[in-house]
Amino acid sequence: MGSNEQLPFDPIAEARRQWVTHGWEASAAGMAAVTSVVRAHQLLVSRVDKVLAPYQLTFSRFEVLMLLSFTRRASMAMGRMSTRLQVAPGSVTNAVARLERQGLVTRTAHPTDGRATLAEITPEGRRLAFEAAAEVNAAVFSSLGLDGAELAELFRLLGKLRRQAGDIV
Amino acid sequence: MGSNEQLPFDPIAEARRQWVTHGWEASAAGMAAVTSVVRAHQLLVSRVDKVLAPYQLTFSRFEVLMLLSFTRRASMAMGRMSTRLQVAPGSVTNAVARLERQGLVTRTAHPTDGRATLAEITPEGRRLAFEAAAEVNAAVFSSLGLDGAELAELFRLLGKLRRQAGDIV
DNA sequence: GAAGATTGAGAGTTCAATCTTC
DNA sequence: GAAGATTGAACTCTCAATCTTC
Repeated sequence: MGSNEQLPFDPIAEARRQWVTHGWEASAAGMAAVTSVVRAHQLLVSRVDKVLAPYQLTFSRFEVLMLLSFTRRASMAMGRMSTRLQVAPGSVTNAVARLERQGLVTRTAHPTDGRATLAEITPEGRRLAFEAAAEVNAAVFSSLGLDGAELAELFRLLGKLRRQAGDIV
Repeated sequence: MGSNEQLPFDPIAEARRQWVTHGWEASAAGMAAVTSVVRAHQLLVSRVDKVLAPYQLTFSRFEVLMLLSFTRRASMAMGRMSTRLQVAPGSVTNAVARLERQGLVTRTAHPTDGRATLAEITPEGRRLAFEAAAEVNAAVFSSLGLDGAELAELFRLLGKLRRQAGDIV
């Protein structure tokens, strides 16, 4: 997760100062916000991955598994997973291929559309998914150090950001 | 940047609903916040990378270049860059190697410590850095769709998150 | 011709191992 | 022995190209 050394100051606050110094005060707050998102992402994914490592899972594959475990028929077309997880089709292919090798998912042909492939979670995959989810919930999601109001506000602000980027309708 | 299809609903809000349905309401808000950070990261990095593509730069290399352009002597030891940018030493080596091939940075031996390597920005690197920064500021940092108060709050919340994760003192 | 999925190329990341120098 | 840097292995991601099926 990057260098472990502890700096006596926040590198992002320092970068913002530099931005202002160079006459870019109009974008300094935006730069600091974006850089904070990048860094928070790095920290959070790292924490989740550490929790999932004993299960031989990564955040990406965990997301695939959870998505499948939530579907009524325990299966979903690859393309739909790509849309729902908002990642490139190749990423889903890769994740599902690995999960299949681990015996947590199987791939079957779509019953009516010969072009499509269905990914289906196995009983073992379902078992592992819920076990891992409980751990991730306890170790990360429910212990972020922000209270309910703060989490809601963070979700709202990032939602607005995503909306502005055309991500959500 | 992942699948381009527009869903009629927010996949993250949907995931949160599923979390609650499965009895995990205590971690639902945290899960939604973390997933939002992941998605926002993906969108923002993609936007910045698009702006930087004409300059043959990526966000990672851009950050290296900006850091060097801010230093008094226009140079910095590899290890220090790793700490400041908060990425693994190998990432810095990789980025600097590419920047060197592009003629934007040069590597020289540390004057007093034989183990260390100094990266120094070239005049061309400096020129490009500022030109690219102006574009990124205009196209991304100053047009995130959040007002000043919202950006400040986002920065504060992510700062608290980073602090809780032991990232900042 | 378009849609769904896969594959390969190119970038970036981290961690562990290695080499050199302190 | 520890610190600084590099290298290689293993992952993930995206995009473009390709193949099959609609």
